[in-house]
Formats: sequence, structure tokens, C-alpha cells
Amino acid sequence: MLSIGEFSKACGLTVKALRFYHERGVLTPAKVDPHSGYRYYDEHNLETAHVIRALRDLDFSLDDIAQVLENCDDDRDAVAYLENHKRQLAEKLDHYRDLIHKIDRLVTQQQQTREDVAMNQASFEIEERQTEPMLVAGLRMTGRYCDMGKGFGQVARKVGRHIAGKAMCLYYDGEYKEEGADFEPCFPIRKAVEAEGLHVRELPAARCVTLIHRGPYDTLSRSYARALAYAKDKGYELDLPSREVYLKGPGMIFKGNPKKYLTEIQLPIKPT
Amino acid sequence: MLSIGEFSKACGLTVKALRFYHERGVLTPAKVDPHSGYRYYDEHNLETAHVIRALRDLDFSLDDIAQVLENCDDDRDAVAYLENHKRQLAEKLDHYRDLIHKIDRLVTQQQQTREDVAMNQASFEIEERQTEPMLVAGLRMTGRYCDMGKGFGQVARKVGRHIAGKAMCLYYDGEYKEEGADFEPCFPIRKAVEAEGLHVRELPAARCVTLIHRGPYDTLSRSYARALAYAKDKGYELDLPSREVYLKGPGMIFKGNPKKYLTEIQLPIKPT
DNA sequence: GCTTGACCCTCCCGCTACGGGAGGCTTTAC
DNA sequence: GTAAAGCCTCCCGTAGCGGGAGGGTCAAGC
Repeated sequence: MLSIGEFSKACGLTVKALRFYHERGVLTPAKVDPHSGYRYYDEHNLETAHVIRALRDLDFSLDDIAQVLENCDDDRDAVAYLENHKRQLAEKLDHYRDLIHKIDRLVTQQQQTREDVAMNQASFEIEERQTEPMLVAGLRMTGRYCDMGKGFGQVARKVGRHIAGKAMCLYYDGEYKEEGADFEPCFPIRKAVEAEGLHVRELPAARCVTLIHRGPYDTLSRSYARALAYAKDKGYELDLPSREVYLKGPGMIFKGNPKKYLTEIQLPIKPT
Repeated sequence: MLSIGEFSKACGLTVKALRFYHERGVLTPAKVDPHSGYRYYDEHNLETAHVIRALRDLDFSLDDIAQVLENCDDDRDAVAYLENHKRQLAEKLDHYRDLIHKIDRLVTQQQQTREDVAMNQASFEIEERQTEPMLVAGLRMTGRYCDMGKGFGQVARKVGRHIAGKAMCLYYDGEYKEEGADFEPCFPIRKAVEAEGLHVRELPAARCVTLIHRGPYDTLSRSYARALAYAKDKGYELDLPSREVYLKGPGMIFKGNPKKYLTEIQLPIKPT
């Protein structure tokens, strides 16, 4: 018969834990002095204690341990519980793996943005440029521009891990529309994915009038005006859809400072 | 200004959570009516709420979120926190992966034991057999047999994932010794591992008198007597170390029922 | 027999991030 | 004016203990 302190040393469980196990009924001492309330443990308790320790080390809950103790005499009986517990652990594992991947994506996106910004920092002038063809997944929608965020959210959720570049939006109207606008938020993706509701295809190359707009979205019209004036000046006829590429916009976590947003406007020139 | 219920719908956080965030100071409503105590939230709160949601989805603690909110205006500022958090998640990931491996090992060992037992169930008679050479890691010790368990524990901890078969023990004394016995608990392993304090080598093949003992260890002497009598009868001279292979003994979790233990005794015959 | 120090006891609070519910105001709609 | 819905605070519960307060018990030495 060992006192709780001696037993604690013998089995490697803390005194606090032993008292708690007693209270929860998973490890009842062989004898409790009714006068002093002192707990005394025997050989059989030691065995149970070892079992509890082994199972706690495997992250079993006390309730599960109680079940195992009740139904098993043998490692063999415990196999079903072990398998079951393993499944639960595997779920947690997947969960954490998923979170780590998400963080990874956030960080690399952030890095990408920083590089893009650094690269484009010099030129805020109107340019003519040939865009590269790219594979995109988009969600065509009709409504107000402020609902665009939800569209991006939906697309991102569906093609999440295949995203290969900056968010962009295609505009199928030739003008600014308060309501009933026809536009398509999309993401460049690495490889063709099937996703219901999404339009996945290669966006063709096009010669464009481009301009990087710096500042909040509600001042975009000024930059549009400049680009359109330039095109008119050159006598270009413009094509649809026009594009906006969100080089630096609201982050995945923070909205950030709208004064620092960078948006590239791309107005395709109708080939002559 | 939205009431807490409306705001809850707007940001996707529960009313309970919002009150809790207020109490913890991570999301203070724009206005609190001093008379009624009603909380009212504004546009800026909505932004903060989104940040909190994004970070909670990544399993950030509220304390960490508070720090991020205090020090970051931008996804870019948050990168360091994300990296840090990722490290913590990676630790958990490793932890769970480790546990799953441990469970796997337990289960496969258990299965192995079952198969071994099924195979050996028929024969409890004395046999002569050539043992196969095998790679083992052992810990030679001097003392009492009851300390053998600790020896197995040490060996198992060091070569854990390389264990390839049943625990066994080599006996270097020609007789039973109460104290000062010279023996070596060891495990067969898959490939040579370096482990300080352990003796890793190939155990040579040997022709043996073998016998499977069923029951607790304190009745082993009867089986030894039978095997020794057989050897004497045949006129064999015996070699050292003799071996015991623990086909079915105390499990990794449960001690199990000693009456069901199976132990193979192997007494090497000195080549003539 | 007495003291002392080590050991043990039973509460109670703390941690995370809320959820559930009781009991009581306030606001809003009809 | 009234009723329903919404809001408030306060308290308890979660898992598995750790820390500590305040007080009883045990064994040994004098």
C-alpha cells in the first residue's frame, strides 16, 4: 500500500492528476482511510495507472480511457479503440495540414504582391502592351460592383490551391453601371480544373492600353478617363471585355490602406 | 450603426462571440448606450470583425489576434505573425503524426502477435530447430530479472520505429540467478541503427532445443526443466546465451492475462 | 508525550473560446 | 397599449489538470 505521493513517483503521474482520476472514477485507490481521507494504492492500481499513462500519451480523453478500462483486459481488445482514436487524430492532422497550407498560400501571395509592387513602382504612365494568354477561372455575374468581393470569395474557395496570380476582373459593359453591371471576377490558375458554376478557359492574348491606378477604387474613373482619352487620341477602337488586375488591393486578412492600392487597367485594342 | 444581432448576421460571428470579444477587448463596439447597455457596431468594426474571423479560421488565439490587430494594418505586417503561427501549427502537426505512427505500430504489432499465436497454437512440444540469423539491438544488463522491463523500455525508445519482431532476451548465465543475473533484453530490427549504449549486431543462426511455454513467467522453470531433461536425454551439450522469445507477453498498454502468455525457450546446442 | 516538518486533505480559481440558459430590461411593430 | 423580439448581465459547463489557501495527519526525534 502506497500513499499518493509514493504512488505518484512509482507511476509517473502527478498527485494532482491522481486525485483528479479518482474523482472522475478512472483510477480509484485500493483503499481510502475513512477518517483521514488519505488515499492508498496497491499493485493493481499501478497496472491501471500504466494503462492510463500509455493512453494519455496517445492523447486519449479520460472518457475514452474509462471505456477502454471497462471493456479491455488486453492490448488485443483495445485495437478497435486504437483504430477509432487514430481516425480522430487523422482528422486533426488533416485540419492542421490544411491550415498550414492556407498560411503558406497567404505568405507566398503576400511576397508575390510585394515583388509586383516593387516592379511596377516606377511606371504609372499609360503604356501599350501585349498581354500574355492565361488560364483563368471566372464567375460571370450581373449586379453591383460592390458584390464583386463575394464573387471572388466563391471562386477562391473553389479553386483555392490552384490560384497562380493576382485577382482580376473582366468587364463586359462598355460603361460604368450602378446596377445590372455585367462583370466576371476571376483568378489565373495553374492548370484546368473542373468547378461547377465557374467558367474555366484560356484568356486570349490582346494588345492593350494599360495604366496602373494608385489609390482607392472610387477614384478609378479618373484613371479610366485618362486611358480612354489616350485611346481616342490615338484613334484606337476598344474591345470588350476590358480588364482590371488587382496588383495590390484588400488583403486576405486586412483591408489595408486604400491609398496604397494598385490596380492595372487593361483596355484591349480592337485589331485593325 | 447596427445592433449586435444585425452585426452578427453581417459578419458571421455569433452574438455570444461578439460579446466575448468585447469583454476581451479585441472588438470594442463603436458605441455602447450607457443607459441600456446595448452595443452598436459600425463600418470599422465590420473590418476588424473580418480580420478576427480570418485569423480565428487559421486557429489564432484571441491573444495573438489582439497583438496582430494592434501591430498590423496590412497583410504584409501580418506575415511575421503568420510565419510564427505556422511554426506552432507545424509542431502540433508533427505531434499528431507521431501519435498516429505510434498507434500504427501498436496495431501492427498486435496483429503480428495474433498471427504468431495462431501459428504456434498447435505445438507445445519440444522440438529441435535451426534458428534464422537476425539483426538485433540489445542492452546487456546485470541485476534482477524483474528489471528487464525497464531494459526493454529503453531499447524500445531508442530503436522504436525500426523494431521488426517480438521482444526477446538473451541469458548469459547457465543457471537461474536471483540477483546479479547477466542478461540482455533485445529487439529484432529491420536495419542497423546507431544507438548509444545499445549493442547492435547480427545474432548468429544456431540449432536449438525449443519449447513454447504457456503461462506466467514464474512457472517458466518447469518448461526449462523439461527442455533440459530432453537435451540431457539426447546427450546434447548446451551453449550460451540461451534465448527467450516473448511471443505473447504483457502488451504495450495492458499487462494482459499471464495465463495466456506464450514464451519460446531456445537452448542452443553446442555443435559437435 | 510533544514538537516539527513532511505529507495529505478539501475546496476554489485559473486556463480557451465560447454555448446554453435564467431572469430581467428595451426596442419595435402593430 | 401591448406583445414579441431583441438585448442585457450573470452563472455554469466544457478537458485536464496546475497553483494555492487553509487545515488535518503521520512519522521521527527529543
